Amino acid sequence: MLKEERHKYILDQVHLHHRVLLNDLSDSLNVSIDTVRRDVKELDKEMKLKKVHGGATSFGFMTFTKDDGNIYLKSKKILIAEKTIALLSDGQVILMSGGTTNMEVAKLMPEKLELTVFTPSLHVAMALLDHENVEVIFLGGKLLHDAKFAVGGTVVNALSQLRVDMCILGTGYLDAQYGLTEFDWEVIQVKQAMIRAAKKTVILTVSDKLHSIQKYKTCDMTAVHTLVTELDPSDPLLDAFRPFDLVLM
Amino acid sequence: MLKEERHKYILDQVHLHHRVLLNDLSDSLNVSIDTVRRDVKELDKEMKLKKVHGGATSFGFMTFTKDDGNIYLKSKKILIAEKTIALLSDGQVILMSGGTTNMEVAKLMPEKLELTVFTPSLHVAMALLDHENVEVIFLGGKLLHDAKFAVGGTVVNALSQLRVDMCILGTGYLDAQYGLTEFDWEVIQVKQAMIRAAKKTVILTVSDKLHSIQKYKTCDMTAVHTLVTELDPSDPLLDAFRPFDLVLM
DNA sequence: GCGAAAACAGCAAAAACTTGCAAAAATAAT
DNA sequence: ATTATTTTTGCAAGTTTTTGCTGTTTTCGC
Repeated sequence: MLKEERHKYILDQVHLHHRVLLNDLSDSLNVSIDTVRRDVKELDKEMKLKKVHGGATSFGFMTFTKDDGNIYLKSKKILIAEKTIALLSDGQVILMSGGTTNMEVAKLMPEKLELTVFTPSLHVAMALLDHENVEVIFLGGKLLHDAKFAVGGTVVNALSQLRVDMCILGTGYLDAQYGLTEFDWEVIQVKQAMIRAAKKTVILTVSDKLHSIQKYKTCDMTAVHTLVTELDPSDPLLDAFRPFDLVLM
Repeated sequence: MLKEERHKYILDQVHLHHRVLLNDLSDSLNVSIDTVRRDVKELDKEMKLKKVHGGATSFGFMTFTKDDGNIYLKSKKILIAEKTIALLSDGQVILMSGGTTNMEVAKLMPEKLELTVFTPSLHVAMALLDHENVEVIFLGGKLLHDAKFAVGGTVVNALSQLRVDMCILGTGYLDAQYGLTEFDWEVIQVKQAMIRAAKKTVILTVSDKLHSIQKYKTCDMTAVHTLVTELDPSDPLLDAFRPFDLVLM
């Protein structure tokens, strides 16, 4: 394995998890701890990361921003958000789930766009409230501590009384065969209700999550109308999804 | 676990709750109390927080001396929040409105207190979600852009189906004669519904807002069970409220 | 004041870091 | 193709840092 490859891997890990342990790196790269130590020392000297006792951290680590410091991943999400926003138009009533990709959509939304947005996500609601022309309606219910997302009968019930133009579902795990999956049963219930309440279902996902499967199933690919990734629509990575009757963006 | 991670966690906790106990930190970080002690000592030396007997506080937390309006007002609110928290006990189901004083209550809530809290305030909900033992249920509805507060029929309707132990109303404007008043009609509707849904109504207000009146009326003083201010209950400024059948704190 | 809780100091084991060095690999030169 | 040179890598010995534990001293609430 080339040194350059190791360096890239290390930086990816640091950006993804905000921190790495030298032991883990040595383990997954199949090189001695000394080599990893030297690699990290170099990257530290190049100011690409911060070396600390026992491992390394990303630079933004100590800041209190909610963003993950992964600039690669972030720029992918911004790409996706921009494509998604192109689907929106004045006067629409839409549903938005949670997740970091949807957060980017909420943040990047044009100031003059007039929308009505229903959402069960605290963070998305908060971000949308910065836009004067967006009417935000929170779908109340029991909040999940980690995801800051409302779940339960109240949410599902409120959704059953809606018929909106579009439903934008962030992340989740996607596979052409198994469809959309999640690891939280309560979240599934809400997302299914969101899909039922919308005329069109738009899925946002970074290509990393294509072909990954979780425990519980939200819906089949047939329920999806539009799939937005950061890739070019003609990318071969998306071939598996072409048989379905959906728009790739 | 990396030392830097512990430091970040500690600082997050301090900023979030204004103070932390070394015991709690040692517990949630799964390290000995000595390690936490050393961590806090370092952070104190770096002026990132203030070490105190048994724990640490954020800077500005105990600065009652500063006559700079803001900090002074803030510590008044912290005083009120502490008195309010003394009213709470495990297993209670309560309602909390929005406002900065209620935010302090949410932040300073003891980590082990087991509560169920209904709230139409985004900020309060967010702050409460950091407490593992608090179940947070958001009262969904149309969100006000400035107050980040849910209003409208959905909220009032959901409240009409509740019967909770206590309702904690932040600020508002208070006058012995005219009772509780507000400047936003939609907020009134929600607060009235909150009062109806609770067995006891607790009003939090800094003494500056006593004897001030706004356009719309939420309720009479007779509907109030407890009035919490930063003043000593025997303070003559509170004399006007003594004729009513309420507890002064 | 008194007793309990917290802070401190010193110590020892474990983990992590440094340094020097030699083998291995890659690159350059003949 | 072979040799020489440089770089990279792994190892071992020694040093430093970290961490939990032991008493002892200090602090705080009553």
